[in-house]
Amino acid sequence: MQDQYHPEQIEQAAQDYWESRRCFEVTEDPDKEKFYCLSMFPYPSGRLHMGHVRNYTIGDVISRYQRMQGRNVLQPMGWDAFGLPAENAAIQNQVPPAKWTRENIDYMRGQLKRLGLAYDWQRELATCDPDYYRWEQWLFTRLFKKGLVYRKTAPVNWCPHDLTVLANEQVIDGRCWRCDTEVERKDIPQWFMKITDYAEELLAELDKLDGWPEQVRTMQRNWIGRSEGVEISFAIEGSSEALKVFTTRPDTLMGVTYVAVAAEHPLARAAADRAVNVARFIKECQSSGVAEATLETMEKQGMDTGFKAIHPISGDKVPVFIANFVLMGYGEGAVMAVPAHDQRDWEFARQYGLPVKQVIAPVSSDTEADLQCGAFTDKGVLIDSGEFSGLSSEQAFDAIAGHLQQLGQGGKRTTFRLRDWGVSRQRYWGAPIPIINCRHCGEVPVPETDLPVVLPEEITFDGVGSPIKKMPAFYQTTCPQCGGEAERETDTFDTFMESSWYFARYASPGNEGAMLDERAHYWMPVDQYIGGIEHAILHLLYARFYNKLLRDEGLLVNDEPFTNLLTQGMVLKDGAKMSKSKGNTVDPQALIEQYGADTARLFMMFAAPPEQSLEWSDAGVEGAHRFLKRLWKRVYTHVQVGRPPALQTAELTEAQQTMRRQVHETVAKFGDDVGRRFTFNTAIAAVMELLNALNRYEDAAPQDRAVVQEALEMVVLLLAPIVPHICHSLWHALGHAEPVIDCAWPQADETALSRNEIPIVVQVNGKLRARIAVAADAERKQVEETALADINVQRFIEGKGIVKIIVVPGKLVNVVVK
RNA sequence: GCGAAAGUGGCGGAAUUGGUAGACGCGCUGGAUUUAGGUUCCAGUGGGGUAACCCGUGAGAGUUCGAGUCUCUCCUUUCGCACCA
Repeated sequence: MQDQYHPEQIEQAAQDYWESRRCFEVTEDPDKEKFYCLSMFPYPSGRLHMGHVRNYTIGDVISRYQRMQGRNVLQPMGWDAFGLPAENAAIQNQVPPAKWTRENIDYMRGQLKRLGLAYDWQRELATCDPDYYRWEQWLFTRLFKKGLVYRKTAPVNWCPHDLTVLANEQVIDGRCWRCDTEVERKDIPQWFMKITDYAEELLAELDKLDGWPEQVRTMQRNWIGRSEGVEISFAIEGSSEALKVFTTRPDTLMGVTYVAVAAEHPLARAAADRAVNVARFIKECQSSGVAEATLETMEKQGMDTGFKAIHPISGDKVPVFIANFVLMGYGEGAVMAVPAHDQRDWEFARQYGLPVKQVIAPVSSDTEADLQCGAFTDKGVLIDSGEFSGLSSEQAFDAIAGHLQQLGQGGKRTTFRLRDWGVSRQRYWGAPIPIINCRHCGEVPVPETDLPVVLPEEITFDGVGSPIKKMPAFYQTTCPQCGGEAERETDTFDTFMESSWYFARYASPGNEGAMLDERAHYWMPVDQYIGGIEHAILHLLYARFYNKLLRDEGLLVNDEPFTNLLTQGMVLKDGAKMSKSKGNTVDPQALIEQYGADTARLFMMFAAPPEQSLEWSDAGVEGAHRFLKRLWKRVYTHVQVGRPPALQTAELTEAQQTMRRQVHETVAKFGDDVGRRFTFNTAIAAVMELLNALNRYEDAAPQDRAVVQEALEMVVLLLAPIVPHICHSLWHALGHAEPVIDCAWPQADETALSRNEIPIVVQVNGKLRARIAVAADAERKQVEETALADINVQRFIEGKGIVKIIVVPGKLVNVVVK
């Protein structure tokens, strides 16, 4: 046992110890500083993948580190259990989604336990559990009464062959993934949540989230997309309805040569009634999916409606086009086009032979706008713009907005790119939307006493449409208001609904009478959230929105859910993301069985910093395992000699002091790397260096052995969050009775860090020429003299004049010569 | 198309605030141990050159005493784009 490292034995023993003593179950303790560490919960797809192992190891290392800092650490785990893959599995394997999901959860829970993750399993939740989603339904009915949810028609991907709605993922190159039929856009009524009511706050509070990566904050800012512009009404010849457009460049208004509307715009429909070719074009525009990436990369196409719009200031008549790149969902579904000053308008104008009218000139007369090559999109000075000529773009913004307002044809307006959140899904495996449709009373929320609306789980699944849509026992009901015959909503919620508040529910486990209680006030907000960068926008924005909804319901007191965010990179193999479709996956189960959980954890933390992608390497795993074997061996060769005497720090030899200095430098660096920088890879590298030094270190004398004892204790304490099982065992081997998880995090001894001499590098004209040693308290002059006296430095400055000498204290001297 | 990142030896990566490029690990080469394979240990390992030195962080320019790091242009790759989670 002592000669050899047997991970399977020591890992089982450590896990039994933690579990039997309930080490990681926590309760609210007002006297202790809390730390809520959360990793994004997994979708129970069947087995853990390497991305999970990486994510959960990072979270566990942070949790265990914080525990050793003396904090009351909550680290929960649960299951994001609703979603499309369960339905696919149901079709393939003839197993109901509920059964498939729950079996996966049971299997994956076992895998997580085998990794030795310090979770409070008492708080485990699964979002498909009615006790969970009932509160989401409850909140939805509350928001309905507040006017924060509403129903409107919106487009979905529609397969005309299967007569079913498709997810974007199920549309491959514009075709249905199952029958290869070309997908169409179809408008159907759907429920929306008014996230736009919170757009200002969601945007403003990004500035306060200084614990988030700047990259994520920037992406959210751009996604919310606040822009200040002007709304303009164009009268339509022969129509009483004006055409409204929004622009951020009203200064270019006098350069408008046409306007464009979306295929779904009422004006487009009106044109279709008059001309068959327009109707045909609109149909073509709608024969694509709804994904924005698809729409934005399509070839720009348009067609003249025959309508004329009247310019609000000049009175000129300009053509109204239908364009496939104008989206009904944004703004008013119509844009004014200024080919001279917008690149897309310019290209469109070229294609359809529309005029290009320059109205903005560069500020500097040195440059000229070349409208043959492309649009001039910079701001500048207005020309050919009547009374506005000569104004700057900035002055013209206000002048034109004011003028339009006087005419009653527009005015300043702030818009957002962010759209309201469509939460309806035409799928089975999700939380039912708690609304009853009554012929007399309209949309009626399910009364609180009738919640939850339970999703029937004993169903047969044929894959064409949701089973509950064909189940009268589910949808036939009575109206809560008038008692008449009514039908339930058969759509279910977007699964982002469940993942938008689970973090708060972990802090109020088991409450059957309320969504959240005061325990959530103790734990929230999450101090550290960890998950994939792919969630940078959607999940993290919806969670922030939900947190504010819960706050405004009086259920939470914090404004933001996640104080600090760590976005982990992907796990790659052969340079590509590990995925079943690419066939380059490595099963963590096999890794753990062969090497143990500690090796898996160590490799994950050592191979790359957490925010970067991680390249899988079998050889790298071997290396991690070798290090643990060396560590095991080093501890046992030490303890087998017997207990060393107490360390006498005042009486150490120079060699002993040097060894001890490296120990404490490592303690300082490791603490900074793990606690502040999250660069676990460099922390581990420092400990590897220390262990290499310890292996070379002669430890014959008793005080040598005392130095080594201290060094090994430090190594075990430092590594305990990363490789907790081996450290649990080695800590006892080093003579300690208490478990290492209850130890305080080690601090570097300042006196051990002090040096008499400091190495300095000397450059001549920025090139390294010498290394010198100077006294730690040396004056600048003395450092310069020592540097100039160096023989190699002399060689390079000989016969040249010294221009200046730059001294970076404690680091470097640069002699500039000419 | 729009938005956000990344690019450093044979490979993963290090260089934290503009200050020693390549820490640490893998791989490779040589040696020791071993019947052998494996394990373990020791030494070496960016390129060129006998050496002194010179070159070197995707490409090109710029700022600076000094640039992997800052600025600009370009190239390549990855992620997200609202119904995958």
